[in-house]
Amino acid sequence: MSGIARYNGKSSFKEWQQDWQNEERYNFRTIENKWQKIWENEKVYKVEIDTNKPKFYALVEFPYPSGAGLHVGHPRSYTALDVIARKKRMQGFNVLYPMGFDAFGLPAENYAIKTGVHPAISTKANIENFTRQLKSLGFCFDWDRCFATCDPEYFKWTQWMFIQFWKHGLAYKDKMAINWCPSCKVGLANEEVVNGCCERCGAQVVRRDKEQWMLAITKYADRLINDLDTVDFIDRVKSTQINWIGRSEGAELEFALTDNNGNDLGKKMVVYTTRPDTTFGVTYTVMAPEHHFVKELMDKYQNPDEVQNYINEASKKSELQRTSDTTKTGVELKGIKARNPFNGELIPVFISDYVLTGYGTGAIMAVPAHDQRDYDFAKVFNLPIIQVLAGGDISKEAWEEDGEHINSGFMNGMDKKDAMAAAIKFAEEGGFGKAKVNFKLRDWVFSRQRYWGEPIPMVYCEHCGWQPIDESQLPLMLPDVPDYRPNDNGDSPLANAKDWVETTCPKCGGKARRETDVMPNWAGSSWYFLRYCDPHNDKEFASKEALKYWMNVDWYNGGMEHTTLHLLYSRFWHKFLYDCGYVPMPEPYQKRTSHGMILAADGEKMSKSRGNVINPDEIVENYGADTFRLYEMFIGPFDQVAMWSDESLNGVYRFVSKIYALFKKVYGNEVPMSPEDTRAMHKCIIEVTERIDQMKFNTAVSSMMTYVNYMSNMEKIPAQMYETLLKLLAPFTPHIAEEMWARLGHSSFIVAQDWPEGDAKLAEDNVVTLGVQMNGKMRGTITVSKDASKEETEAEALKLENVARQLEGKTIKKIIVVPGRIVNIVAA
RNA sequence: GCGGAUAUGGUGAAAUUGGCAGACACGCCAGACUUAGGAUCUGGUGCCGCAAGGCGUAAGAGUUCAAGUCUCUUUAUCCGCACCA
Repeated sequence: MSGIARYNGKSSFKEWQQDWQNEERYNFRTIENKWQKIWENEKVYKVEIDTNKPKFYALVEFPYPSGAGLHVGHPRSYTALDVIARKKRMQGFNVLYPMGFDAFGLPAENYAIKTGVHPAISTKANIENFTRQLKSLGFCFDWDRCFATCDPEYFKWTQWMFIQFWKHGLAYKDKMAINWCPSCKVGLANEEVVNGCCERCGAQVVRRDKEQWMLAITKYADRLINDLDTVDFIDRVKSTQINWIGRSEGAELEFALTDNNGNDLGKKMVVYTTRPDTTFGVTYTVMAPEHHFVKELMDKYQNPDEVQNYINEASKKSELQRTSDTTKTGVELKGIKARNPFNGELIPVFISDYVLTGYGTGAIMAVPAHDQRDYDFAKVFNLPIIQVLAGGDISKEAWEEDGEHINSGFMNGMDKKDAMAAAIKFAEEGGFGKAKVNFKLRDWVFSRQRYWGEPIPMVYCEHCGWQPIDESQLPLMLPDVPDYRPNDNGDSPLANAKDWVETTCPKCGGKARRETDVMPNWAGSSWYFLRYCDPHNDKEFASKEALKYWMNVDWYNGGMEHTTLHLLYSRFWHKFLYDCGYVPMPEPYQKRTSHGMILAADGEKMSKSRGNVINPDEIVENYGADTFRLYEMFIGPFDQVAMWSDESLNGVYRFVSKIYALFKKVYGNEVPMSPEDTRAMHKCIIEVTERIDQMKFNTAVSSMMTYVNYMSNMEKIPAQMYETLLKLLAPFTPHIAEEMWARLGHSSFIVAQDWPEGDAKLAEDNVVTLGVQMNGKMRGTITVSKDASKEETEAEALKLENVARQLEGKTIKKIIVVPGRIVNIVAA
């Protein structure tokens, strides 16, 4: 290690020592700049595979490099895992803690539309700014592994993986309604639709059918639920994912469609129900207005105009309008009927927008007696209501609880469980139904009518249909376009790049057109954690060896807002790669935790428009990175929202200054440590160690404050006590810890030191103070030896003046002594 | 409506899981000191009360020698999802 840098340019420790001995105040700027340079030059945090050490992979969600720069929220997560990573390192683990950039996305493109600056250029500048900011905070990232998802060397593999999805039949094209802004003439991502309006111009968003690439995440729905049992995710995340996937068990039943006289029309309407046992209570059926039968049977209706009108109205409504208005509307398809397969009765068929096209089969059997929505609809249209489950009062509302089956033929008298089984058996034997599991989760819409994303590596050939480009042609680069706006047809800006679009079919060599939509920005983040394992590999996305050594991610911290997006997508993506044999484990993340947001001092979200944004650069400039990091750990419980407070920040600054000031009182180990000193030290070691593991960072910091307060009251501090403090602080405030470590004369890095071992025995006091209660009320305290007998303790308690006074005129019934905890005298 | 959280001093919060409520910090009060700084140091600080004492963990009930912690009921706030058949 170069002594010169370490000694602030002086050639020896002695000379340097003279400098700081005259120094009055804690100069964080000098200290932090110095160590950041040394760490970078000496690549202190670079990691390589080392099979002699246990590995630990800590991961935080990489940021989107926005023009606004780092937000104070980012460092909350980054510092937390930096603390964990640094501690693990000191505990002997080979720690991978990487950072990169999720760099494809809309803001850069919107900026390009406004200014004409190519997204690649603005993105590069933003990444440089983010990198500078992240480095100024002293995280122990291995910067040699840094990449951005828009790097061709990276997105080459994102495209390659898409082709694998296609080859396995998991990527397919389907016609889907997209959000379309008629004013901007652009397809919007769901994230860009705010309250049914375009985020940029405020115009009402409408639905427009467009062919979309889809990824078949629903094929993995069951595994995405079941495998949650094999990982250590916080409960909130697990239950949110389970809810989102929305598994339900039920049955599909066929209702034959007939004319008014019961003559079969040759079409069987399939409905999905979770309660096949209530089929005797079905009094009508409903199809979504978009159901393909509705159009196909148009010539059979007596009221085709009314039907067509309703379809038109429904299509005009946005998703939001359709779901926010729960009053029931609909139109009967007059002229056709449906036959209840259980009792053969003919019942009316309606269309209504309360039936959703995307869930189940897009058609339902209505049981108004036992489903409030069906009940409401039946009331509007004056339809019969037949009760099949005993209970409730169906003249007032639907009975949605369970009850004995009535009016249900062979199911009469059965409970829900038996009737469900009987109904499904009946349907299966009759050949008109089967048990069926359904999910709320839909397949993943994977195309965006956008420019700044990974081009989808597919071409369309008249003869061969959709074909992937040859893998040797990857990466498929984005073409330059004159204008980043989409064209009038709702095509991506790529459609304007004629030379790029027109190509040849990789299969037959004939004329073909490239896909002009790009991937969503969730694509690149679906596998970035794999790339960190082997980021410069140009033969594979990562070598088997690297994946085998580093995966899984041992601890992944990120925002709750990604639970049903990135976190779910990447689990699916990873499982697919696992099925193909490309990654060694079925789940990517062993442990998932989540941090709370940081709000502005006014309790509001920080935003430019409110003018309450705290800029990390200013905090680092005025207080230093160590204070900033420590403050974010001290601000409150890690998993809860916290409010920014300049006063508290100042308090933490005082604490860091105190650590600096204590140094003057540090003597060698010739100063003896009293048992009390030893106790204070070991108590702190134990508490800090435990609390970091539990992410109780705020109380870990409290422990260190208590320990520092203890040392503040000492005349002379033995070196060991102070060194221990520095080691415990090193994960939180690495710069000052490293500096003071060096000033103590050490020539090694503090991160290379062993994490201190706490000794529970030495941390224990040999006398304990017990509370003494009378009838449960505190009356005083006694101090007894750690292993005082019950009798001694009782006697000591009864000696208390306060107790004697309270005891007057009363007799003792019993005395409860809980050793080390409390004495309670029960008297009356 | 469904699901998940949260509720403790003037403020942010602790509480080893049923055992001295308020650790640690901010703020405030009093004092000391100074090269007047973003100072620093010392002491105090849940509420009522001169005191003895009483009252205190959103509200109400319960279990217990003992409840912030367990059980039931209610209220408020926040975050998801939301006509999912």
